[in-house]
Amino acid sequence: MTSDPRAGPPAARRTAGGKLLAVLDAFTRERPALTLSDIARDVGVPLSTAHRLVAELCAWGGVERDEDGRYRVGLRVWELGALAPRGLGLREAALPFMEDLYEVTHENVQLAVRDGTDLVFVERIAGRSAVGVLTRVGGRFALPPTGVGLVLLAHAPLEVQEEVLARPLVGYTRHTITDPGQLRRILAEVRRSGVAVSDRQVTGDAVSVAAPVEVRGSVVAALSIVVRGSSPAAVRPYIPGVRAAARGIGRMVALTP
Amino acid sequence: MTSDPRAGPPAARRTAGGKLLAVLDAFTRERPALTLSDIARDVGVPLSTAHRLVAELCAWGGVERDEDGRYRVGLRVWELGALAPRGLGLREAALPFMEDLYEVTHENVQLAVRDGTDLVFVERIAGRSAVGVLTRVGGRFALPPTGVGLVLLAHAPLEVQEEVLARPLVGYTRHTITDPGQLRRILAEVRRSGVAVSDRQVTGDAVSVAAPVEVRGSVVAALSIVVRGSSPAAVRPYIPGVRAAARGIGRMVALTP
DNA sequence: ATCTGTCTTCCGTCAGGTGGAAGGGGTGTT
DNA sequence: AACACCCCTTCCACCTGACGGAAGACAGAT
Repeated sequence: MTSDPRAGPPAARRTAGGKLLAVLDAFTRERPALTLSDIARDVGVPLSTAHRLVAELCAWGGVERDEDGRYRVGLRVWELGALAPRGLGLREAALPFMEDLYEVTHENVQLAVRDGTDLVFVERIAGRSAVGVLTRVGGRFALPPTGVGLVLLAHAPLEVQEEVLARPLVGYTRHTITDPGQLRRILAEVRRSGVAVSDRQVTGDAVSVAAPVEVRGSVVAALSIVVRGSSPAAVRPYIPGVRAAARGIGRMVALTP
Repeated sequence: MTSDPRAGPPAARRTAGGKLLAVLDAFTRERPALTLSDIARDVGVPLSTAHRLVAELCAWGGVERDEDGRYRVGLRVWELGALAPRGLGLREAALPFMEDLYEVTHENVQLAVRDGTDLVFVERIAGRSAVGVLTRVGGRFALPPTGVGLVLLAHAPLEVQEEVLARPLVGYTRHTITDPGQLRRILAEVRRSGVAVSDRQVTGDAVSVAAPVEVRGSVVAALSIVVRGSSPAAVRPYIPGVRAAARGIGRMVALTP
């Protein structure tokens, strides 16, 4: 969906442990179930090596075999993931605030964190009546075109900002900002105002507004609401609510280290 | 909290990959943030080896360093865990049904799967007014004393049942069943009736009723509702709702492979 | 200033990772 | 029936890359 810092020639890592991790990397949202041969090809190792690696992961619980003999990510990984402070930990602190926001608006409410030059969605509450969004929990996306992404990018280390600005900006709709200079000005405005608005930059019928979740002065996540609309005015009524909820989440996270 | 098949002497695994996985195992619900020295001690390797292992995991995203220099489970693990069919996949299918059940009852609604001789909680909806439960999403627990556990155990392979029955049954309250013969009779009754009731077996003031989530004839999870009470009658009104929701989840899971 | 804990880097040795080859089982084709 | 194909599993001799002791940097406490 977007750039991946781990991308590169298969089996670029020649260490034993690296290959084990590369096996896990072979599983994606698009291909969540793989045969041993699939894995061997993806990782770039002979079948016998792949077999040994997978057997080791299987014994540990990192992968499981389904009834068809294909491998899938195992429960052990999910269980460990529940310990990730930026994953389930953040989600547990945020969910009550997100539910409050959803109760009031019945629109999409999203929480995301930054990982490198991508964002990762940590939680999403989507009503049936709300406008369709193409994101899923655990999914990655580019930073610049989304509300949450603009907030996360605006408060990212300078090197990250420069890296994103140096690369060509992908256009999703005719409203997507693809000029680095304009993006620079918007990021400055996001820092000044404390909120980011993304007007139809991902899909032609959705506008979002996002606010930073701050813990002890640093931005750890971003909260947004996505509504159907065709101008920044569509989200104006929601700005105070999103800001307040984002502040609440930050305060809650600070309490649970 | 309960037995762990992976338990054993530290660094029982002498392979390179095994140690890498052992590093991840060092993180638990009780100790989610570790120093390098902690990890080296837990895994049973010299500091220099631990340093190399952790550096590899860190580069991959499996662990992250917080501002104090301690290590925590990284976002990448959580992201991968989102691909686990028995983790987030199951949770996404189940959440709407769980929310419906919660709307109607405003009691604790829990979803769990079996892993070996333990159960793992996949999702929980807990209202502020509901009776307190000591479980968390991603947490493990013993099978016999809980409603979900009884369902999962009743439909587990015979070898698993025998293994659990052969071990001494831990008593949490004076209502906890600790006699293997009685547990055997209860499991037969659970299979016959399609529901399991746990009467104050974990805490002295809570009763739960659970039903199996079946996909193509095999039980993949269990759904339960936990209410304050002092006899099986406390949950009787909820039995039809729990059964219906569990069936709905099974049907939904079958649609999304 | 010293001590005690932390982490980081280096490099010679040798354990254990590697992958080719051989074999087994299932399913679809001639 | 025999064949072709794809999938997986096991074995073992070579040799690569994992190992860990040692030395040192760094920070905070006494």
